Amino acid sequence: MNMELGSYNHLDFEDEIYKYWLERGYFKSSVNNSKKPYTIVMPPPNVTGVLHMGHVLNNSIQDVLIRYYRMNGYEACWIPGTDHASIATEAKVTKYLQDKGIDKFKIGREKFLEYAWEWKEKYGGIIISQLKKLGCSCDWSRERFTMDEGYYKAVIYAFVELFKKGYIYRGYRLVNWCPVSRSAISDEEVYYKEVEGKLYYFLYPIKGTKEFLEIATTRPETMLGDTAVAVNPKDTRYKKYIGKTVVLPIVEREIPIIADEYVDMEFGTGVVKITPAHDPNDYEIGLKHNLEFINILNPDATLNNNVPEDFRGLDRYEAREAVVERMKELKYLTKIENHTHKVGYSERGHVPIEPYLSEQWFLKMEELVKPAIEVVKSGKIQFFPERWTKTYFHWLENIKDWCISRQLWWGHRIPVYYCEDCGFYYAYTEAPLKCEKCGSKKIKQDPDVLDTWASSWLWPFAVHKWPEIEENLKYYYPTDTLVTAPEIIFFWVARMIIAGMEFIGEIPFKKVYFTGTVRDEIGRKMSKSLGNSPDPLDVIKEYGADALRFTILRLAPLGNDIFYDNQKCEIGRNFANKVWNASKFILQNIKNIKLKEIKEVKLDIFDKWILSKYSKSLKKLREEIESFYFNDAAVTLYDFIWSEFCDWYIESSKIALYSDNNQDKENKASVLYFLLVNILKMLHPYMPFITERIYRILPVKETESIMVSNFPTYDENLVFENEEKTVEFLKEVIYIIRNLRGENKAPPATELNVNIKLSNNREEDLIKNEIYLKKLAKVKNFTIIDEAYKKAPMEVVGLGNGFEVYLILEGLVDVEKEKERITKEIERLTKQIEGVSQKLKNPSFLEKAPKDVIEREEKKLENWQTELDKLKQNLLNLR
RNA sequence: GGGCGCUUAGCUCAGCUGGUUUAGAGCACCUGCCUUACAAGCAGGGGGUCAUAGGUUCGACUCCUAUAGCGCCCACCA
Repeated sequence: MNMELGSYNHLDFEDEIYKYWLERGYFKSSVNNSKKPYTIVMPPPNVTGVLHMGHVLNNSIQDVLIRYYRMNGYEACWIPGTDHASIATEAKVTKYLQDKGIDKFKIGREKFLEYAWEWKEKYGGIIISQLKKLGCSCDWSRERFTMDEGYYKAVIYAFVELFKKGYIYRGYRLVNWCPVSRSAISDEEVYYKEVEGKLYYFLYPIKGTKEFLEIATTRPETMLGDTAVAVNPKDTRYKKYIGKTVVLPIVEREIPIIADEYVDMEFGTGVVKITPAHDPNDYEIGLKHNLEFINILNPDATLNNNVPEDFRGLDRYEAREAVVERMKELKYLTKIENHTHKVGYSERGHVPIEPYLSEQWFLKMEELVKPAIEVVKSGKIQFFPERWTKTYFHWLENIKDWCISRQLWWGHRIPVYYCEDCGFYYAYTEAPLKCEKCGSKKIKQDPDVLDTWASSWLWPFAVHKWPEIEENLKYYYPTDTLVTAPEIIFFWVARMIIAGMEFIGEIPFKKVYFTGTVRDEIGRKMSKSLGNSPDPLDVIKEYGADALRFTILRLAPLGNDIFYDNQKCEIGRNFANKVWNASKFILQNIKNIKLKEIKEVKLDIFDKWILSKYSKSLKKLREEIESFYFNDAAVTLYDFIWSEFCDWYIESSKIALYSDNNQDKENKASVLYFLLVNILKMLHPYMPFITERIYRILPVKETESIMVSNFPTYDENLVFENEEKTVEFLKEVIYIIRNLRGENKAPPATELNVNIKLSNNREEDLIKNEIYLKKLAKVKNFTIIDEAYKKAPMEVVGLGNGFEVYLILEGLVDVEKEKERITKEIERLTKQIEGVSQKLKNPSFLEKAPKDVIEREEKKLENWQTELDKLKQNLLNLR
């Protein structure tokens, strides 16, 4: 490693530094009872996943926390892994095979799984290697996969336990069916899209009369499965028909006219066709009125043999047209209206789902949910932002049983075994050799697999050797903070809490941080399908991982969405560059100088000022990180390092560094070095690479790597209130001189003379520290005067808090410009004075406002009044 | 249909429990500087009736109500 710093280029060292950390094993954690653990389990990304901006945000936050607590003496452990993502992966592998001309259903389960594992080994887990580029300090030796051997055992064990308790049951139910994956999906996997559809009006002839009932439907093809027609019992128009029957056109089936409150008299014609097997509402009505359930669909959403021959085998949309066409021929079609409505789509297949009757496994939720509600209500688990608890409670309090079976192959196969002879079935962790009821050896396992979330809900403890209760589980569980997206509050967060309470009897995490959504510059969610998400790896290449991390955290207020575009990474990159150059400056200037402990240094006023600022920033930073205000923490770092340390302290330090006084040099270098070391540490959780790179070439340090150094702690002895105020005063004087100089376009290199009139007893401060004034404001000489000069136009005036500055410009004054400037100032002041005096004239203000507020206002008025007089005077002097 | 959130400079956002903030920052813009850490920089500057209308209060960007626009989440309307 080069011991000199050249110019900043992240490509020179980021990869190398990461390798160094890995070699040294700094990410590894082990049970250490002399330390408190700090644990995070990474929300496992899908094996099929590719890193996107959401992961960057999420994992940057986790890494900040882990690095911060590691440096604070905790046994920090970040457990990574990937999710097998049953349905998503199966879809991907199916597509992959299709492209090779292989039909999944032809090759069968065994062969398919072989291909799937092959595919997983080859393409899965890319995302994990990408996280390394971001600098994530995960304990990679603990990496898990939700279908690895041990995890598989945990999932099966959990299922069997729940089965034994009677929480798992089989039911012939209406489920959301995805015709592409040919599987049931959960309610949470359905998303709704507004669709321009049509509302078709059909006539159904009433049996034994010449009359008709007119119904309206958006899905005409389902009429082939109708088993009733319903009206509202209160509807006077139709009362007389209740109990009669209609003859279902095309099918020629005789079906009853029933009455049910559910029917909205206002909508359509007030008559509803009832298809219990293909609509959730109709299903309920079907149960209530004991109707026939006729399933008309095959798993791929073509029509089955329960419909008239002409329609068999048609796709559902072909069937729709065919039905409409036939109804038209029969003169039963009265009209077609445009109708926008919401249609449920499969999150996996991206086609409309079909409500479909099928045999599925369900998990009873009613009992399981109770402790999960309790631990959040009592505050044992805290949500950040807190408002998400509302969503959480709403879902849990209205929970429905969870359909946990999927008609897929990639996943954990349901461990229920059936006897083909006597029909007995039960769940076992190991396949039984014979039926425990009849002894038959003809046993077969249930073909379905479990919903992915029925495995990932065990994540916080299944990453250890659970169900074995061993050392690691005892030490690391519960974890500290879960960092995740609010979109999966039901899918995952709630269910992990349920599982933790059920299986371990203890919460899985103490705090949940919900990140915002990363959006593009026009507010759209970044997604692969929209193609609006930049590839983080490209961004890292261009700007550096440090820059990306810092930028995204800078932009992410607690739980709010962030609008990202690559250009914003300049914030982080420029800041990194600044840190780099400041470090370079310090390292160059401490060479051959004997460094002292900060306690041994004779501190001057700027030293005390910066140490004070440093201490306060440090305190603030710690509070912000610990309470998850990551963007505020980024601002704290940025402002302290750039605006105070670099802009003022380093600049002021040059006076001593470039002087001939060795004592001064030693002192200054020692303070600079002290601050450099601590600044690098403070910054390390946000910008791990650059801080490590610089740390490694530091001449004096406590540890080899910054990763395992101690995070600085707040030290009261480094706070100097008085000196802080004095320097703020000096800064103001300097600032005003610079301002006057700039406004009057005085050449920057020219040293000017200044007269200063004080009304704040700071004469001594000014004289004692004149060197700073002279160097930082390029002042040749200054004179403290008792009375304002009246030598304009050679002078311009600037007003500060308790002082006036007269810059002597000797012919450089642009009189007209200066007049303009002062006039503007006068206007501004006049307005302010008006405001305050109005306030002070208000009797109720004087009566009711607290004394200190009134005093403050009076003081304000007084000051402004004097300033105004000065300005008016000066304006007169200008001619 | 319910619930939640947002609306502050051209853009992206700070401003948490009402009066020390003359409403701040970064980017963009204007002026002057290649000053031996940094032009990915330095020193200055301009720019906002804090979405709208009411209300509470001595006092509101900050609290309350209504309205508008935007965005999420939940809900079975054929």
